[in-house]
Amino acid sequence: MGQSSAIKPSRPVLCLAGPTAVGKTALAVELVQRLPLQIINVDSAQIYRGMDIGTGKPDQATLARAPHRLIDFLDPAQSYSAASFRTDAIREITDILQNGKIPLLVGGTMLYFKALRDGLAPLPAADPRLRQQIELEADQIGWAGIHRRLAEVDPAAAQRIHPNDPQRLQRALEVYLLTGKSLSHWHRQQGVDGQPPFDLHFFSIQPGLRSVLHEKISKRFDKMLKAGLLAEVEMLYRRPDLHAGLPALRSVGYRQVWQYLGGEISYDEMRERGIIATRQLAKRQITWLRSWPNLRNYDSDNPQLLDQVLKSLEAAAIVGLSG
RNA sequence: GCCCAGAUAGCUCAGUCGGUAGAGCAGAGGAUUGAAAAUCCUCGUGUCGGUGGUUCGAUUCCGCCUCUGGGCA
Repeated sequence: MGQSSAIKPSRPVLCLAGPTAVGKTALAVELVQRLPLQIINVDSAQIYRGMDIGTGKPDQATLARAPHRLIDFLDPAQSYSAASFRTDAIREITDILQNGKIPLLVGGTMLYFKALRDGLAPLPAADPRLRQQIELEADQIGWAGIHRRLAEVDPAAAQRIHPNDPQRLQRALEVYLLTGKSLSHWHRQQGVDGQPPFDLHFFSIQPGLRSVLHEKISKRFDKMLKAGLLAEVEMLYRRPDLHAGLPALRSVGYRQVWQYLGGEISYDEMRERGIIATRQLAKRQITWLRSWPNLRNYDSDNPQLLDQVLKSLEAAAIVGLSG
């Protein structure tokens, strides 16, 4: 965005973000049918195979009309990461540009967008065995104990990370144990050279009223239930290699249905909590968006939304008009 | 109709031996570097059902009324 230099050739990449349930996919499908675009998915749940209904993944017919990359390619037993996304996305973007098309990244996983835009520090990948070790230790001394331990090797990180935040404490200690240097040290190594040579153009769609979003969310969750969400999760539930602790199954909707299938909560509670979790997800996404630099936002409820976005893209000369 | 138990934050409830009240959830705001649809932080004034009485003072005690459960008829 702002870092375009005079010599850098124009390599436009469109990024469409927004909270869940506002119609990002629908808009993207319309755009891709009118402009020389190719879609890349930026949704950390839609990457998983066998998780279709609950992730709001476009159906087969839609995917045939508007092909998506980085969607539906990973087994739910696997975990993915912002770093993997960045690598994969750069590869796909480059490929699309080489074919003379413009990439359209669509999704609500804001950390992925950020990783693509700003790059990441040169950190080691997650180490499942070490993480398990740290968890065992946390069982003994508590996460507050892990926090104290982190404070000895990485005071800056310990100050930044709250003692109640197990995920970040674990990661910070993991990085230290893996590399012998602190997470903070590695963060300092991160330079601007990590930024990819693309012109990222961010725009978002958001509803004017929060209440409208909430209404859409509960309706959509009921629609998912009607469409067979229970059966979909049951299929995963039956697999002996899957469990509630996996990233895929901690995602909104799946977690609650999983608990229902395990007899932990009633059907009504499952529905209620699923809807609540979706609302809370949307809120976090909106928080990201509020401070996102150079973001053009459009009202998702405006009937002229498509025309507005098309005009805006033309005006910005982002897309060489051809159709 | 009678008896009993309730009526307190949007919801579920705690509490005040009489000095106008606080948890969980929801909601709002924020953080966010290999789990991110994750993980975490901050934010709690509401005719304490209505009305009379006792009292310096009532959400708290007493009477009546209304409503909601449950029981007996």
